[in-house]
Amino acid sequence: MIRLQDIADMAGVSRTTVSNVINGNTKRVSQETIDKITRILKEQNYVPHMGSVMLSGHGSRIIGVVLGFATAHGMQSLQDSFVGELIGTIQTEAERKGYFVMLIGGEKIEDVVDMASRWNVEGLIILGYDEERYRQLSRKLNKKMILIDAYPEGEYTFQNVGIDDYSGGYQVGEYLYSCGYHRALFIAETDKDSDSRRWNGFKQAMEKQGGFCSKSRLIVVPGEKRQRLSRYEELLPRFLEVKALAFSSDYGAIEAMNYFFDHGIKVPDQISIVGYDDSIYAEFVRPRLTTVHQDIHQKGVISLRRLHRMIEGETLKEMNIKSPVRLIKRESVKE
Amino acid sequence: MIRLQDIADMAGVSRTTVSNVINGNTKRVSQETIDKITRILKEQNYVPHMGSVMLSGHGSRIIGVVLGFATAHGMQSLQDSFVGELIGTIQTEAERKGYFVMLIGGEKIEDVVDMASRWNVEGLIILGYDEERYRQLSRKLNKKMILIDAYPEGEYTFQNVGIDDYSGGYQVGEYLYSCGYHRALFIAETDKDSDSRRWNGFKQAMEKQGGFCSKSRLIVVPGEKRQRLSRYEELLPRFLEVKALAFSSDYGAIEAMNYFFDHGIKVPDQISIVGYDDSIYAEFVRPRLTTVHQDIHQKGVISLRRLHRMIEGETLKEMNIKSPVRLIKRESVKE
DNA sequence: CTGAAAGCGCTTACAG
DNA sequence: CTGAAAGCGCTTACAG
Repeated sequence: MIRLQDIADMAGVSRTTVSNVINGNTKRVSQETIDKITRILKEQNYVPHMGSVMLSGHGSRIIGVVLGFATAHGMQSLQDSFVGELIGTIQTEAERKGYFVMLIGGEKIEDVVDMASRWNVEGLIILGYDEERYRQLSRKLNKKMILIDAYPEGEYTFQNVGIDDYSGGYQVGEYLYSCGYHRALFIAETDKDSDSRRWNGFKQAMEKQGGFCSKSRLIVVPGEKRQRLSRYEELLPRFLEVKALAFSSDYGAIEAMNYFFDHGIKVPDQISIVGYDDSIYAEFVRPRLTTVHQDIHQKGVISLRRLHRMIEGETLKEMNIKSPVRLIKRESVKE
Repeated sequence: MIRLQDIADMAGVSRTTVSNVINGNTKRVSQETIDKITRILKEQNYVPHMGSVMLSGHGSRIIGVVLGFATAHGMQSLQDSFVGELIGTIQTEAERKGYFVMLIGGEKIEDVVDMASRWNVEGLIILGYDEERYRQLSRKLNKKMILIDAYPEGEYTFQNVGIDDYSGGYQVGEYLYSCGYHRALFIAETDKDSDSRRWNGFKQAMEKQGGFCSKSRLIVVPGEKRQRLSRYEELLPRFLEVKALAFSSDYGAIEAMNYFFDHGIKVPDQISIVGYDDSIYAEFVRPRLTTVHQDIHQKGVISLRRLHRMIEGETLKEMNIKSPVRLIKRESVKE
């Protein structure tokens, strides 16, 4: 491997001078020298050894991307098509800004602390952490951090890049109401985090136009598939009566569509369905799923840009950036 | 940050000794000293600065994961749910073996060379490269490399971890034949790489049992969706006659299923369909798609294990590892 | 069994 | 405008 010294020798100058032109401390170097060194640098395809660079006071320019998903089902959540896209975007943007991205398994807090200190990481982008895990981490590690899609109990006390759940829910509610489904139900697996915000948007939209939207229209279904399906069985009469269901995820919506299909119930003729996420398979089902689209690419770009600003020393005012969201009308709602 | 010197001071020994116990050169250190140092190391939560480690002769223990997909559609291919899972597995396995994974954008060969030298990467796992790009890269960069799912023109001249395309195609052919579809067609977008191997397996299986399987039963359809669909229109009579179609991807299979659905043709009653990949949405469509499953997790584990062995200096005999594959029978084939 | 010292490849404050 | 030298935090061959 070719070293700074080698370049210096070829140019007939000292390491100092070469280093100066590389780092742009070029005020006190003659143009002639600059040109000569620049040419040699290029010819020789010189790249600095990052070990030395790190050691001599410069930052590592490494950004750690923490993969903090529950590994209960063996990294299950990484299969979400959105993870691949997000990571790809982050990598591209990082490279563009001169950063390097290192992947960190986030299951054990200690491992994250270990890797981040070992490599003197400049910042962290964290996927799949909740507020509690963030707290634990930030107690042990003093780094710039951006979370993706995290939800605090109260105010945002950390930098987050998420999506506008409320608005998505609102758009769904508004749309269903305008189609005449004044008593549509909202179905989710929890009443927290994204689910509660989406439900709130939905509720507000309904109330804006039609008066009270009772809490009983939020249906929290079991997380376990078998139980969930048997819940659907109980609820079927009510479903058929209200004629429209808004789900808090595409997964749930498609599962339900299939459930109805398997029971001979026609979507959207007998029941209209809306999803949330616009996952890659939303267009693959029949009828095509009406759902809320989020711009994952933009999310990646934003999180990187903001982390960059934090690393540069800026203090960001806004704590939570909501990337916008829009309803995609397809075929699963009868208008 | 706490340094080796600090630990040495606390223990009342020299840096050398501390370094020795950290690196397990412990033959000539008293048990007492070892214990004391170990305790302090743990108490202080010491982690070495990787810059120094790299600089003082040790490897970086970084593995570069090259994201080499065509970015034509803006990193499109990263959305494949398989990429997320693969990367997750690689990261987990790497961590388990004491490696760090750095993401590298693979679009420009020069960038890969740059990053890999800068960080003195110990090995590369490369996604989305073909033989040509691999050649270009290996001409400029002398590192251990493993490709994922690459196909050479002739013999394998590089380390590859792929899937057993032939066997998957064979299983499909065998199954369709056994169901009585002796004249089933094979549909792909190319006649190269994975497509040609899958087709060959399919063909062999048909011939094993039923005599000649003419090349005309491989249908190469256009890559552009509109054209592809209009091709299906032309081919419809033939489809209805042979009654079974094996696709080289789930994407293609599902698209075709939807096409048939939209034209009132019943799957599997009028046409049976088989996919390839067992993507996440294969179970989400109705009828559920019969397809060939591959074990992505295992692929990740294998590629890391093999790269590790290469880094350790071993010369691997086998050039191409085919991870096994099995047909999943669901509902899209009428038996 | 333990430690002083050289060396890895860079940057930077300082002297000239 | 340019360079000698110190220093970053480690490892390792070697001396004791």
